[in-house]
Amino acid sequence: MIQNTLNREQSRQLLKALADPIRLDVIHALAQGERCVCDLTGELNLSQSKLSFHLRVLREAGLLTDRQRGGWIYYRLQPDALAALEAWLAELRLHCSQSAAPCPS
Amino acid sequence: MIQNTLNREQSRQLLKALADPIRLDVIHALAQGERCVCDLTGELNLSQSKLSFHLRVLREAGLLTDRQRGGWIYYRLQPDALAALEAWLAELRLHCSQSAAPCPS
DNA sequence: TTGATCAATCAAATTATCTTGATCCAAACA
DNA sequence: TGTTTGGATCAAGATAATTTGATTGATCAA
Repeated sequence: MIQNTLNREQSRQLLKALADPIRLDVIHALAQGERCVCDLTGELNLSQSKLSFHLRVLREAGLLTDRQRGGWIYYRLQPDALAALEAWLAELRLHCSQSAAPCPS
Repeated sequence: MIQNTLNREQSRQLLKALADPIRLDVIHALAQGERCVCDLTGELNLSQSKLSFHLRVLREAGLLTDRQRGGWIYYRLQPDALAALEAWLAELRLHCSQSAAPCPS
């Protein structure tokens, strides 16, 4: 997620990845800092494959990055992706308050 | 959407409502200003009940407000909801860059 | 090597969401 | 009134996403 103005498809992917209760739990856990997968399973009370599935969704959306250190894998939030989404939202509200012309037009 | 710090459930509902291609089309259309439902149908090339379904999802999430004017109904974006989501995202990235302690801990 | 552990992946079953077409309701106007 | 029109709603079917349990690959220690 390099550029700071997202296109429709990019924002949709970020939003869809975020729009799930389990993935929000993951996001909130990682908002406190990087975490090992081995810790997250217990912390969030998730089965291994379930956690792995959701981590993948978040990673493929560009919201997380991972690093391997020996046998363990650590995930962290990608602040750029969050910032890009913020910028996208900010743009939306710039002109939204203009009233419509009365119908039929 | 009055307060500016969303809880987990509120943010999830906003995100889920946004995470759909048709609803993003609606959002983008309304980002230019208020619009009548009668115009949106043609503008977005949607069936009446399909548009109505998605408008309802967005409205119930707090992202849109509607007003009735005679027989026509106008929708507009609720900038507060967008701002609240921005603030929620901004909080997430405050401390996310802290590295994890090596495992096993 | 061998065995044990962490994590990713896969296919099948489940669950959630969306679409469609019909129906209903309220406002506008003859 | 009766009729027309804009828009919401409903039930059924279609589509998409998630969960589960089993399997696999990789790393580490003995």
